[in-house]
Amino acid sequence: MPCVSESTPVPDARTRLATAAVDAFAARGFHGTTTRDISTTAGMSPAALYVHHRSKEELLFELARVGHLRVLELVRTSVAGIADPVEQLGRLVEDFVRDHAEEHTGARVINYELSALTDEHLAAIRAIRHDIDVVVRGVLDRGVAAGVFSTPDVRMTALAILSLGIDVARWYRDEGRWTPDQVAAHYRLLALRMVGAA
Amino acid sequence: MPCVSESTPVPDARTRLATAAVDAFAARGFHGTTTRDISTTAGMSPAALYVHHRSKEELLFELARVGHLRVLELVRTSVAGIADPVEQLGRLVEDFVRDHAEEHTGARVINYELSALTDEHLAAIRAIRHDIDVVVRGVLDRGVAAGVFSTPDVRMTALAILSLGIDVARWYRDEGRWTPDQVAAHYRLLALRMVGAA
DNA sequence: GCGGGCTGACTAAGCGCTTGCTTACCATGC
DNA sequence: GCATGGTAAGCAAGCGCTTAGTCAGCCCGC
Repeated sequence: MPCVSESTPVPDARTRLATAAVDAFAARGFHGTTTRDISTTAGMSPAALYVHHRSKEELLFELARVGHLRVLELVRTSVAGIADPVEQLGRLVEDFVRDHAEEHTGARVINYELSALTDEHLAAIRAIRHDIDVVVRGVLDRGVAAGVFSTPDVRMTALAILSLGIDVARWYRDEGRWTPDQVAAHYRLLALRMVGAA
Repeated sequence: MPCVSESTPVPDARTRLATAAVDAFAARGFHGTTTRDISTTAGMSPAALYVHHRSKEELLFELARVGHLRVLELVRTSVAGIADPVEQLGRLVEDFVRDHAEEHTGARVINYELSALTDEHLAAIRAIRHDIDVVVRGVLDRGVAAGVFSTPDVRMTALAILSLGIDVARWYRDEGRWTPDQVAAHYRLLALRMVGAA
């Protein structure tokens, strides 16, 4: 069993590097962040970064990969075990938006720093993003087929709903006007209205 | 009288620098762009940039300032001379979204590179963004007062509508599935539905 | 005693920006 | 018509510094 201390234990080096990198990339961008920023924030020498990652770009890729897989899992879980498309879309938007507000730091990195990736790594990320898109389109398709949604273009509406959620990561601030739950609830209504289901 | 040639004349140095900077900042980000990238693309030596701008950051600020003022003017023009809030919101969203699709390169810079600005310059940009926000909130307020819009939170809905339009700049591609006009028309419907007016 | 985690010292390359100077242009005086 | 003086734009070179990444060796848990 790992250390069970009363105060928060110091995470292992890999985790500390990941946390420091996410914070730095979100605040200053990939190119605005130095490897020294990351390693010293993680409490290590500059060279230690290269014990765990082959390059700064690979570190970004790892963060983006894990982050995207987490979101894909999130949206799949949101709609699982629900039959009604209205409830499916409501839950999906609520969970997606709440997550982008709560995790806006990480979400900023995985949505706005992708252009720093190599072509191969970018392609891998795009594949996961496509899978996320497929989940949303599936919900809309079923809603249209069931006659509870109406929209002139399912693809664009799916894109707009995801887009609305992603942009939460850009503007949301912890010390702001609303809690993640409040934003999530409001956006649920907006999304359902967008498909004519509210 | 300036040169009136048949083929497109070479723009003056300032304009060429601005164009090169927008393209480079949009593609690689502020910190990922070197002053040599910009000046050589503009057909000049590295030093020439400093004839026209005090620093790379001031060049970004100038681009952001002009770009934001253009958008503010755009939204004010959209709603001017219209009485009906429904038509006002429809026009505003259409114009705002079409512009963010057509000018997605410039829009990317002025929405996603602001963190590279100094505190003073960022504050100046935020002031313009506030003015844009006020225009949208005004339309929603009048629609709610007239009983043609319904929403639990005017502020958040105004933010969401702007957010939807801004994010177009992130995902829109020239060689993509839709023209700017098609996106604009669809988003007009989405926005009107969001306020319960369609 | 040994292997992975880590460091201090290092390099080659690249960065923003400056310097010293040249060129193109234009108004003015005669 | 044309020399004169002034100005702004531009360039080649390069300064001072920072960058991502390397490497020989040390430390410590097993």
